[in-house]
Amino acid sequence: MNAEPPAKRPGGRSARVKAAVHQALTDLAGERDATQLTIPAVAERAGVNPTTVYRRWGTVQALLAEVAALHGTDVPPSSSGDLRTDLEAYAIRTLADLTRPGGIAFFRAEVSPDVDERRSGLRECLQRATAGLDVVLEASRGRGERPPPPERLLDRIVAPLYFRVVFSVPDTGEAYARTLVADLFSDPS
Amino acid sequence: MNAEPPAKRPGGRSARVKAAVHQALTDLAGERDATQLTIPAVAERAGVNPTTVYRRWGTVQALLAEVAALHGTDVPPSSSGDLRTDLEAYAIRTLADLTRPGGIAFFRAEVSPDVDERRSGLRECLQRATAGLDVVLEASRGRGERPPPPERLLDRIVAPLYFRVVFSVPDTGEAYARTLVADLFSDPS
DNA sequence: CATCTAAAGCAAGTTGATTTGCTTTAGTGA
DNA sequence: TCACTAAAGCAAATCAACTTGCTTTAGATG
Repeated sequence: MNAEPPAKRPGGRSARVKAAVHQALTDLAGERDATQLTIPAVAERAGVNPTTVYRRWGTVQALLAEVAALHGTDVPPSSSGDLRTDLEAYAIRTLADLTRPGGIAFFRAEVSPDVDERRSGLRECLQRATAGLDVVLEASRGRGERPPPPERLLDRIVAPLYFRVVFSVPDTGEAYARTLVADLFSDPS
Repeated sequence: MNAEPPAKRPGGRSARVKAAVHQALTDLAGERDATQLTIPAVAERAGVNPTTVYRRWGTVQALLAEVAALHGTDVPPSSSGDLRTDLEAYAIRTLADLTRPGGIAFFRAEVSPDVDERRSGLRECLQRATAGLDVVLEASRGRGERPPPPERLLDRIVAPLYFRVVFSVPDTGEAYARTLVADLFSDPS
């Protein structure tokens, strides 16, 4: 979460505004529901003029997209040398991401835009979600192993996590995340 | 899709209005994006005064919820006598439901409401999604079999379908739905 | 330090959804 | 057939997000 020093010149005014707005958005996404996540609200919380936000970002969606894109840029691969361990860590990290205060809001932001933008936005969102997975798989391949294809991992790990978080299914925690990986490894196909 | 005779007195005026509004909503959900799915728009399409819609339903969400709740009331179980066949049919039906013109809009409607309502709305939505599954499992049990628990089927069949539809993953068709069921059956755990 | 400029702030406007008070109409029941 | 009532229609007012033209300011450049 590098909200403080985000851009080129850390001290510039725009940089400060940007940071304040990002922070305000993140906060509000966690506390308010989606319909109240409006530009005036974000601007007020950030102590910034609404016009500024309108001119720089235009829509709440764009803002959410930008913040989402920034988020997770700092996660280090941290490969443990064991595929299963890496996958468990990945699953747990993904789950934590989704269940953090405003986590779902960012997901929603990608699902809601109009059809034109949805394609690209979703692709990007999926890309980000998969990025950590690719690192894990690449490391595995580097070890000379033949890990499962990414689509399989999406189906077996990522999809169930998203589904259960979105539908607030009880008992969706670390233990469950581990179970998903375990099931995968006990499965010969 | 029983849009024509929905309520107690089929000929009543309110019943007619209700049907028209439901139909209009379904149509618009299919053609327009979410941000343009507004009460005035629905009212105009239905040939009804916006005020009426405001007073009867209040919000687009409530309307979507009502229509979603009605939808699928008419699906007959149609058990084939074989679990795998039934599950394939269920998976394909679910996929069709999700990919039909406005399918995602209804899903979104459940995910977006404010936190208070979300719980109950989602529970209901999940219930509906699972209803068909329960029928299939019940039939299986009636045959003296021991089918997998429902959570497992959610993880292995429903979740991947939702995920891939939401993220517009290519090649998400009947063949894929069948693959999900096949994977499940080739898996001993 | 003087100047230049991109971005922020401000103050009206504009737009479109939502509300409200009242009238009209279509079904119901005596 | 004639009141009676719940819901629909209408018109005007409200409210909030968004836009726009202009001014101000902070940081960059010489």
